[in-house]
Amino acid sequence: MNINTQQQLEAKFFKGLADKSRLAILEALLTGPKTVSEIVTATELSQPNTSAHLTCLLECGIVRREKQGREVMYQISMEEVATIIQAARGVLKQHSEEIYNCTRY
Amino acid sequence: MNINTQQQLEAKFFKGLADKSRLAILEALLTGPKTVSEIVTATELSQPNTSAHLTCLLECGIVRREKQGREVMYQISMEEVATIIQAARGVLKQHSEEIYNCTRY
DNA sequence: TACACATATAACTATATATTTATATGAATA
DNA sequence: TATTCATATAAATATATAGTTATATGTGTA
Repeated sequence: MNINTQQQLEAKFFKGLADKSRLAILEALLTGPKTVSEIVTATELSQPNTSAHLTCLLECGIVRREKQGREVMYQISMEEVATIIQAARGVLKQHSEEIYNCTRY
Repeated sequence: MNINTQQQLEAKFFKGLADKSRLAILEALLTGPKTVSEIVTATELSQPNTSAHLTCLLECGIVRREKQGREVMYQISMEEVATIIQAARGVLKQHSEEIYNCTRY
């Protein structure tokens, strides 16, 4: 595996976190496992949109799921994610203004 | 600042890292300050593309720059970035296969 | 001053991604 | 079994972002 592929994988991992809707979902899951409905309520995203993002997070291993009757429980499966989100919050304490003003993305 | 804005800022921060070209640039800068030309050489990106990404990273406070004659030196200004990239590498040790197979983004 | 060099920007194109609306699937229950 | 509930998926649209080519800007130097 060359260095370029390694960087593509790293980029892909960060993309999992680089979306406000997915972060809202992950934040909801930081307090513990939740069903899709509970996540929909917590995040105020539409059900299909929530579902799509969850599938996305599932595929790249950030969350895992478990069927329980007709409900599906999701939970964070990558412990490091909590740490990394915390680190980002630390960065925002210092740099929120620059990031706020950044117009590129 | 409501929680939604906070999450948008977090997402914006992660977007800085969620691109293979920007990660290549940051990796080049992890070993120390470099001019744009040096970064172009190290990353094999085109000069205008490199410049655009650098402006992007500059705007959101991840790097800073300093003019030196007709050259411009860039360096990482957010120490936490190195730590966060390291954390991502740790995650990849466990989850590279899932992330590799993830087709959503 | 004219030219060469380093970097930035603009216009354009291509592509990736998020979101919505509508619908399918599968499980519980009346 | 028909219906309702929970979730997933598909199709369509909208938007955001990356990358290229061409050019502008500013600085050093012949």
